[in-house]
Amino acid sequence: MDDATEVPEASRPVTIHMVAASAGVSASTVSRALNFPELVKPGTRERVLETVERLGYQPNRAARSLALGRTASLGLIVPDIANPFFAPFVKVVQARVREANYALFLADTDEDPSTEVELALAMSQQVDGLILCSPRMPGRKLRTIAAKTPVVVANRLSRSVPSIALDFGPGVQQAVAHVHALGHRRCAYLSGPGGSWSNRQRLRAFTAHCESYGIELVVLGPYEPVFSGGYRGADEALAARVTAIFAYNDMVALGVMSRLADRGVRVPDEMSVVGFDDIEVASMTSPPLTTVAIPVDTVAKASAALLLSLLAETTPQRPAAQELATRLVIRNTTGVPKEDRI
Amino acid sequence: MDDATEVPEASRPVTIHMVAASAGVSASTVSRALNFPELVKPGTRERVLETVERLGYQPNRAARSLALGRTASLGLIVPDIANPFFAPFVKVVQARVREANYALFLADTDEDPSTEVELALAMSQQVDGLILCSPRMPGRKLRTIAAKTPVVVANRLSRSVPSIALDFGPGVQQAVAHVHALGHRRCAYLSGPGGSWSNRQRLRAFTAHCESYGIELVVLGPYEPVFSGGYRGADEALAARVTAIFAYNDMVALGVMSRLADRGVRVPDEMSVVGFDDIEVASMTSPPLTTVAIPVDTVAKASAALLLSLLAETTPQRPAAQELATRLVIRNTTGVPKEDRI
DNA sequence: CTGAAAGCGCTAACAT
DNA sequence: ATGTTAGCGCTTTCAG
Repeated sequence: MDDATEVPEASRPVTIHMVAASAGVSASTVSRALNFPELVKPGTRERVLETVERLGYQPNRAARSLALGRTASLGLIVPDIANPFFAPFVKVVQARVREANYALFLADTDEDPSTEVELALAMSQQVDGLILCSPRMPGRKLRTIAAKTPVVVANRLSRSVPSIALDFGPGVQQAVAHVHALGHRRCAYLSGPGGSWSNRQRLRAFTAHCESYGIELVVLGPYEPVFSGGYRGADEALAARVTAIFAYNDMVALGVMSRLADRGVRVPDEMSVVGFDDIEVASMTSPPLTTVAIPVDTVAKASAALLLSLLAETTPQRPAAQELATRLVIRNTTGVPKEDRI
Repeated sequence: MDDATEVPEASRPVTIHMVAASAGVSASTVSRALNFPELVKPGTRERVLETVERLGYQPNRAARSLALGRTASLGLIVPDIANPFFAPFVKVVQARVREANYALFLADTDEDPSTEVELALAMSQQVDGLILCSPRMPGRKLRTIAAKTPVVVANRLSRSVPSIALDFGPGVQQAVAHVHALGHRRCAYLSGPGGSWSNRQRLRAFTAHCESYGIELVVLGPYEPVFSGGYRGADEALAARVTAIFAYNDMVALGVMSRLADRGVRVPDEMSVVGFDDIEVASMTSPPLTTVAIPVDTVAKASAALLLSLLAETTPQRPAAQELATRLVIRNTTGVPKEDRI
């Protein structure tokens, strides 16, 4: 427990006029000394800054926003902060945005598209720009919001709004090739949320690559993209007599593994499991999970950078397509299928 | 990909005066119709609101803040957003704050106390109140910040600043009793960050209860409170010839288990492991982790509620001590020690 | 190089 | 019940 020395009561915050008075100059000079130091004579500037320091002056953001017409804050809207896939995204965006001297508003939609729209609309008026992470709202709504404030969409491709999206192709191709090489010929894809762009893309990629490798793909679900979603998925995959499971994401894969363990099905001996995302815990389970890794940090950085460059009206610095490619991380949940189960 | 129908260009945002003009009233009437509907005649009110709707008027927050002297936003500062212990905290706080019609600024200190101070200071001027989650800054700094804006401290006890802290006693007592009942007599505590209030409290509780149960406690560390911190911890605990390990938190416990598995030490047969926090993944590992559960959601809700009541100047609604108690969740990483290892 | 004055959009006395 | 006015704290022409 910290000690409890008395501390001065909060007094009225010091304004630019107090500084001006105390430094014997006008408010404009203080403003200039702070924002355009080169415009004020070194002597005066020094005196002003010293006074600012002494009085502990901090410009009132609201007043500044009002005068400037910009808020110096950005907004980030994610489906679920506590989701281990989004948390690192939030962290990286926050860091980037902060570096550029913006504050960050955060909101969580609880995976609900209409909440998403509502929050985005509400935020659009109090920020200089918005990052929508994996938005589920219809394209029309997206455009409505983009019309009110600069918007960047992450993890979804949009023609009308600047977006940073992943290329699932490479990772999925590698996953399918890997599983094919091990000898699997009948696999299941455990679908995620029907409305989600990610799910559609992943499903499409798995379908295409399985076809070209001559793997029979059984599409199951949709399942909730969470741990418990994997329970049902595991049971249904077992019933479908596949030898390998591609899960919509790692959480589902973890649920699958847990359920398989409960049912006494050994991974990878009796069933191979491939996750998606490569969230932190994927490498911490036993056995560690084979999964299609997504460069979240890259996506997050790129999203922040894109929004920032939009605001600065500099040429958007888009990442090379290659950086946004997914790739397979082979760990221990994939193996050669047991003959007797084929 | 969403379709790309043309959308009207962003025009200058509509102000209260435009609404006033269009509705044939004064700006004050519009303001009143919006903020104190009962003060304006039903007919006028209706006309105004209809105009507001038609024009899509949204009050400028900066202007409102400036006039009102309040920002309608709160700030939350956490050590690490991506940490599975803090992420749910952020989520719950966000939800609560939002319910009360506040927006939430989020910042991440990257576990650094001086960044923490810096962020808190910067935020203090643009929010109506601040929640500091598990702050590491010295008490003196805490008071400096509390002098500038209402502050609530979570996961740490403070005499000078309103705080919501946990009672580690019950959970630790149960953990020690549990392990004692299984027959363990020599255990290790893997310490977390030296400066952290949580670590001090946990260590103190383990020391006290082990003493009273006649368990010899070997204190190791400190270790980084992350997965890899558990690697070293596992090795050192093994070297110390203990039969059970109390980890500072679940991440460390997971690291311990991973390392033990690598070294071929079976859990719980050859080593029992007890975590702390009960983060989501604790129940997803195999074997599932025995751990001291913390009611994070309760702490988060309570913190938000406390700050909100401070701002509303209502009587703070503090949670009953009992709600903030920790408790042991027994899963499968604790068992009877093998004689030959004692 | 510096000061005076106007204005950002809104609210809240104060009139009427 | 509604309009007028002043002012929140800052920036920014515009003068000098």
